[in-house]
Order: sequence, then C-alpha cells, then structure tokens
Amino acid sequence: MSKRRRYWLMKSEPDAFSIDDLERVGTEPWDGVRNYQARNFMRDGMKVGDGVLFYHSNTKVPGIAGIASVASTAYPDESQFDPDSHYYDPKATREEPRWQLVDIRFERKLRRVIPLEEIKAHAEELGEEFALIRRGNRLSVFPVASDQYEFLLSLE
DNA sequence: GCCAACGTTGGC
DNA sequence: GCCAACGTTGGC
Repeated sequence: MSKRRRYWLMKSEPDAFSIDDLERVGTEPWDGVRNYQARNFMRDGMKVGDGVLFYHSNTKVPGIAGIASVASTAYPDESQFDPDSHYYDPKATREEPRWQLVDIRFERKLRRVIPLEEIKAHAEELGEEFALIRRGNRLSVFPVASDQYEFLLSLE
C-alpha cells in the first residue's frame, strides 16, 4: 500500500454547506452521499491526511473554493438510520449499513474561487477525462491526480 | 427555471 | 436481465 498522499475533489452546495461553514466547525462528517461510486471512493480510497479540493456546486459561480483534508477513515453515515433525515435509507440496517462517510477537516480558503469556467479553459493541461469537465459530470466525490491538484492550485 | 445527463427502481 | 419511468444533479 502506497503511503503517498492522495487527492480528491468533493462538491457541496454552498447554500447547504459552504467552505465558510467548514471553517466555522473545523471538522464535519461528510454525510448524505448516496451514490455508490462516491461512497466507494470514501470507503476504499481515502486515508487520513489526504488532500481535498472543496468545490462549490449549483451556485452562481461554481468552482473550487478551498482546501480541506480527510480527517478519519470511513464509518457508517448515521443519517441513513434516521427516519426524520432527508438522507434516510429504509433499506439500510445497523447490521448492514449501506452508506459510509469520512470526516473532513478545514485547511484553508483559497484567495479566490477558481471558477469552473476557468478550469474548463485548461482542459488540455488537466486531461479531457478529468471528471469535473467531462460531459454530464454529476459525481460528487472523485480522485484528483497529484499533478492535476498542483495545476489547479497554481491557478489560485 | 430549464433541461440534459445519468443513476436507480421496479414491472415484466 | 431488460428497459421505461422516475428522480436527482448541476450548469446555464
């Protein structure tokens, strides 16, 4: 197993939970992920200390707003068991949970939001297959290669 | 607010 | 196991 730090991009709607909210609370359980591919990245890929690009989606200027880090390994998402939660999953049981999450820790805000529009303009450097700029991109958690990570931050 | 893309569900 | 219907995501 490689000890090298990995990098990820995680989306959040700032109306629901923004980089400022993360700064306020410090560490946050990343609940509500209900997509198997995204779950698998958290469960199987993430290690404590990994770098996270915090992306603001579904907002006026979507883009990368800050940097966070992975603060725990994966554990069951409590909201799946809670009938009052928006994220309740009646098919999940404590014996066999479906959904896992990791804790995410605030590192810093970027000096400016790096807009999606600008990121798209660098498709050549990032590679056309970069998940953020692929057509119909809906995945909310996905890996970012270290050179892509460096490149994106160089735009700051 | 619109709508394309796409994941999930459930009938068959 | 197929696939139509449906719900959600997220850019614009």
